[in-house]
Amino acid sequence: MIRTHRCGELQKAHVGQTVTLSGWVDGRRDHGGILFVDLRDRQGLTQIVFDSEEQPAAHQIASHVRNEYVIEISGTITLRPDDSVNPHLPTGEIEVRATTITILNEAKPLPFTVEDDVQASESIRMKYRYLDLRRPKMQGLLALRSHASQQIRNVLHSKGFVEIETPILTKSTPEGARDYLVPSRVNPSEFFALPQSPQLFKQLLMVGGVDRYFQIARCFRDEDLRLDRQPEFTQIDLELSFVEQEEILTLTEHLIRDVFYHTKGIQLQDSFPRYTYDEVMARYGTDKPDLRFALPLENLSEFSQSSDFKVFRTTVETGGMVKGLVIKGGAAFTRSRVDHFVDIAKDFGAKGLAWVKILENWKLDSVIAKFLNAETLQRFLPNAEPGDLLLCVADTPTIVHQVLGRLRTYFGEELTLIQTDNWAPLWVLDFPMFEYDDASGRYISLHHPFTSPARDSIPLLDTAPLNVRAQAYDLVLNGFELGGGSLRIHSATLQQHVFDLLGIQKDEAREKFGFLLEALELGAPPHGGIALGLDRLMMLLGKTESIRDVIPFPKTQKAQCPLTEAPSPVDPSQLQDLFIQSTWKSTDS
RNA sequence: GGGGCCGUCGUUCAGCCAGGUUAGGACGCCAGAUUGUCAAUCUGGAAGUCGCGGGUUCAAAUCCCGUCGGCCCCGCCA
Repeated sequence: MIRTHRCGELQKAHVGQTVTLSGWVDGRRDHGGILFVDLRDRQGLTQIVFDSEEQPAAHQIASHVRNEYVIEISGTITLRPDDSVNPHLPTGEIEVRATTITILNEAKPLPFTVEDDVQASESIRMKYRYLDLRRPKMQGLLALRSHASQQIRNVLHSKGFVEIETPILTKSTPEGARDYLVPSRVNPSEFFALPQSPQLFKQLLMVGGVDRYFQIARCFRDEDLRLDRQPEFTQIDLELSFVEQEEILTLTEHLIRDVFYHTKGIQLQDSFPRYTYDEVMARYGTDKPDLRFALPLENLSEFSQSSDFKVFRTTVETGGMVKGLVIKGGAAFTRSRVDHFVDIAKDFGAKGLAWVKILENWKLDSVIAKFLNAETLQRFLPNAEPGDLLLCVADTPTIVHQVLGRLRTYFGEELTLIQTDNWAPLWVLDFPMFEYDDASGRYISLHHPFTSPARDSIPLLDTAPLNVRAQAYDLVLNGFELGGGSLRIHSATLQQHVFDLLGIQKDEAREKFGFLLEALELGAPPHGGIALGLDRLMMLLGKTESIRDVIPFPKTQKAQCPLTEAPSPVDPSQLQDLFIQSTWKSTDS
């Protein structure tokens, strides 16, 4: 019997029982005749007492024990003396007086100590991730993710969804992210791709009459990493037939609310605020705003048209715009601090950043004050008051939104405007169907090529593609894109039409997506769905610094596994089997 | 592909700006002491290719150039 109980579950009620516990030595305090060991397992800590007079043999063995040794002990649970109770420990009222101890495994001194407030850097933690995972905090995050997955399955099963696995070895598709490729041994010079998402398969499942599908699906994208992006990640992927947008939004809200409530007891609002793409861009300069703080972009284009400041006026006259941020209390900032903001704005892509300090009685302090009419300005800035700082960018709408959107985020953090215990989910709706890509000189999908245009904008496909709205939606939480989806095209004709617009040649469409077009011709129901990033969801729910904290074995920014050191060279014979030869020439040869 | 921050005993940091002792502290580790600790304590000890390569210099952890690695960001991510 290696154990009868778990450390961490032992309470006053167990006093008098004889127990066997196994776990890791979390700490050791040797007082000579008496020796304390904190024994740790996933559940928690229990103090073990070794007394040299009561149990000299056990005490003798215990004196050789070191941190992270794996041991098994037996003994009796006793109440601690009154003055030795540890109120910081759930098991602090009791201890186990050991009669026997077995060392199950020794451990060399560790590269870093296993404790929640780790001193070790992330790279050393990652190299010894299995030690890092012993920390209660990491155990908690693993358990949280498990609970969330269970909850997701519960909710979706109760709503009639069928959980289905789709292929990992699949077909490379044009557009989208770079594929991870897998060579086929039996088909020389041909390759599978790892799925960027199960998109096409879930649509085919709808054609297959599955009606409601979900999968907690691993996805792969060979793109550069970020704090919220890993090359392999997990999506909560779902698809429904005979469905409209409203049903998907409501269902998703239900799912997210349930996960928050049942894993962390957090009550999110009944329905999430909805904004159009145009609204969030205009108001926050980004399609994934963090609504835990206000700080909206103020439109000063109309004001600028009538102003004497030439830069503002001509920008607006030539199709640009002027927008600003009102920083509460910012008039008190030093000149050097304001200059720093100007530098940051330039880093973000602005040509310049105009600043205006609003003083007592709306007296303006600014190098451009003489061009500005304070009374008029006040009318356009109902939220501004004396003591505030106005920061303006005049440029094309794209630049203005990009710069102010990023400045807004910067100030949210810099001025600690973010209410960090708050949750701010929102929907972004009515995305444009296409954007124009200057590099390739053609239209590209904002979402993906299978997204259905809104019914009333179908006529615009040929006349004004950029004005076509997609039936697509993104779920945003605290400034992160949690997921997105759309109603799909279920007509082969319309799908072909969209491929044409995207410049995908007929034969290419046939070759890459022929199976989809054919399926759409054979009785495809109207359908749509959504995919939510499980890793990002867990990062937010777990309040962690990065997505890596909720992935047990994440990759570094160079997309390598610091623990196994994958990827790595392979034996030439393996390449031979696959008919593959590297063209790589190292730069020093 | 580009910008930024970082790299010094096992770990984490100081030292670098302004070059010059035996590169220092904390935690950990090792040995001894210690019968109520829980960040135990006390005494003693070991432990460093200052990421790597080159340059400047009488002399480089320190200055310069390059390079590798980690992180953040831009590009990229239908």
